[in-house]
Amino acid sequence: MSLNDRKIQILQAIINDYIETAEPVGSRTIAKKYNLGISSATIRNEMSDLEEMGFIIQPHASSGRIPSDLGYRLYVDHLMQKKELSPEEEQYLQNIVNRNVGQIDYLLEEMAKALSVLTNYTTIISEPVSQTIRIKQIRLLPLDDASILLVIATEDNFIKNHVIKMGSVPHEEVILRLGMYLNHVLQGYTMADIDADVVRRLQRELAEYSGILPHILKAIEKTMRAAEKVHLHMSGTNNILACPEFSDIQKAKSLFQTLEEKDVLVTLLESGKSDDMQILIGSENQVQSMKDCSVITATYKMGDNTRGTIGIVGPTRMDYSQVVSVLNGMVSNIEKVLKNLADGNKNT
Amino acid sequence: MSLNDRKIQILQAIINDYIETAEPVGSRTIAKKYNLGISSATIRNEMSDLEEMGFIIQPHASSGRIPSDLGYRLYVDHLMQKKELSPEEEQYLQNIVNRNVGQIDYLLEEMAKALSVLTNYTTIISEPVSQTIRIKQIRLLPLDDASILLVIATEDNFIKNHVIKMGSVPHEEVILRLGMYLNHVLQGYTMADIDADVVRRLQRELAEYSGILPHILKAIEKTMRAAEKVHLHMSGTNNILACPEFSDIQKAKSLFQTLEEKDVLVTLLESGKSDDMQILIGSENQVQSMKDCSVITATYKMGDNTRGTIGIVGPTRMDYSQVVSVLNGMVSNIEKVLKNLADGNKNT
DNA sequence: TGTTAGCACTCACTTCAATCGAGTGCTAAC
DNA sequence: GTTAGCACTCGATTGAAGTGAGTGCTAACA
Repeated sequence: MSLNDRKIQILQAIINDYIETAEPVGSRTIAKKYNLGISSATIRNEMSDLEEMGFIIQPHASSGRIPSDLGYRLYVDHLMQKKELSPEEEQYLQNIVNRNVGQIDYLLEEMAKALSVLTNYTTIISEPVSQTIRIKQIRLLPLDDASILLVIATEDNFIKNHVIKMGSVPHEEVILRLGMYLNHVLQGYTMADIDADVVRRLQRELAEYSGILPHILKAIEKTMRAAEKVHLHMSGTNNILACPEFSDIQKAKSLFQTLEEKDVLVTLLESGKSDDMQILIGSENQVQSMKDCSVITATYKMGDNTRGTIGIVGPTRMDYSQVVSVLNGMVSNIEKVLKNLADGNKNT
Repeated sequence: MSLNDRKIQILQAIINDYIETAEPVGSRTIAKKYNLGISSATIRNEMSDLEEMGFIIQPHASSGRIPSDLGYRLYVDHLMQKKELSPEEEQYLQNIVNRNVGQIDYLLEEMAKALSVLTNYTTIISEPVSQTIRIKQIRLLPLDDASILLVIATEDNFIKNHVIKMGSVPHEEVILRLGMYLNHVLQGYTMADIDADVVRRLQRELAEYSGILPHILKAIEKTMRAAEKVHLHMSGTNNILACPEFSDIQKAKSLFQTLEEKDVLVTLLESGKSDDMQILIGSENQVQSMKDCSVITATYKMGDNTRGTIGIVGPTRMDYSQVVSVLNGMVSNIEKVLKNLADGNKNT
């Protein structure tokens, strides 16, 4: 039994129809709606074959067929035709992006909103994180008589601060000088580079500052670690409730529960980070409560080693080609803006 | 017809039972479960009165009664007895708070999670915002050959930065000197204080820097404006789906939609900002999709004029006394920690 | 006069059977 | 290999009957 052209046409018809109507598709529907030039009886025969091959499923005897995860996989890999964004959609995306230049967190927030509006699914965006966070500049500033401000600029132009509280603060001159020295030594370092050797060297060479140095080193570590944490922006969760597949409240609840677990989401997004775009269909996804969901992730880059991920979560019956095209549009838009941002203007 | 003791006892019984079971409460149930020493017939007569007075409602003839918003209001204002937190709950809150000291955004994130776990409702927390954001210190730092870093510390110890991108960057000396001057002039100012007069004065006195001054002033404004934006943390939205009152998916969806509108949430939280604690019951709340919800807000302070709000959103049939006690516990815990934070260590 | 027992009545909810109809699989004819 | 025809399946809908929690009213009681 081979997957001939006609079978493929029928499979495609089933998928298209099911994506549109969310109802099992019968042979007569296909015969009427899609002029394949064959009768419903013939289509029935082919459908029987397609079911045997695992591409479609009959939810119960005497019902129409719905695509299986395998069917969607075939569709996504070979059958799906690329959609172009409509000029309105393109315009909409650009407006969002341009209106929010400058503040990367608001930009991503708005992007997530836009994507959920355009796709009618749930959007999750992770803020860009550098694979290796490298110190570009370190400064110490006296803040008041009990605290010093540590400012670290990373090579991809993120700025992080930390207020270091201490009993008594040395003279301004001293703080600035110490800052300059640390800057001199640690420039270009990642957290991993600041190992015991480096610390010992600093302790030796900066013996005169032994009162405050430990505080400062600890603050540097804290700050660098915090920079590694991933921030997420999510939008359009309510769209889930519009999907008939989640009209069962228990199902919806457990999905919502999952969507509140940051770790799970981060893992999910990370899994797609190697490729430009990745599509996880139904049970290809390991998370139990998302077995009826597909997740499409796209990676956006910002400089050489800083990247974030956009994920669209919808039912397996999602409009894949629409989502893919919207995602493509968004990624190219955002990368354009981030290119500018990468040269300055980032705030975190 | 007066609201005598017996009527109040019956009303209280109805409310307690309804909060527990979510089912309309009948006279026989009350007679059996709460030994008021009167028969169901008498209770029926009293209930009829209570209904006439507007405290309870009969969803349909021949069903039990449920409390009206007015009934809940009476309960909340006069009948509700304060619950004490159990030692476990108290411990749980303290653990959360202590485990996350130092990073205010993570702290609030975890707090929101904890509150939604303890209450089984949805929690929204706004990050503390100063009523009047006052500049404590301004610094300019050369970052690289095309950008300067602006650092503003506000009087309540929040740190904000902004990378100012410009064609060519003056010499380090110049930047530092300019920074010192701005710091000298603008210390203690709010955004409102930096009016046209001040700007003109700066432009006159810093004429030699006319090439970069406008960039910097614009950056200061942007940064101060961004500091005013409210950040929200939300958790436990999935709890909504466990409430029988939202088993109607349409209702649930429209509530979820509302919960994604930041403006609405901010307004909601702001409305409670004047009081320590505020309870909005059902339609006392203006938002249409929240007419079946009650919102309890509590304000937490951090220093004299910096405050944030915690809001718990649940069905009008929420366990008010439980929520109030958990909120009280949380506020006192968080204020303790923020007191320390306010003296340093905040990162934004 | 307030309380209570008793009873008729209401109405949402459940159950069950009948019916409907979309869809299938199989067979026989083309 | 394709198709028309037909019996069959089974979820969904409809409607009638029954159930039960709950009410309001009345008359009797303390």
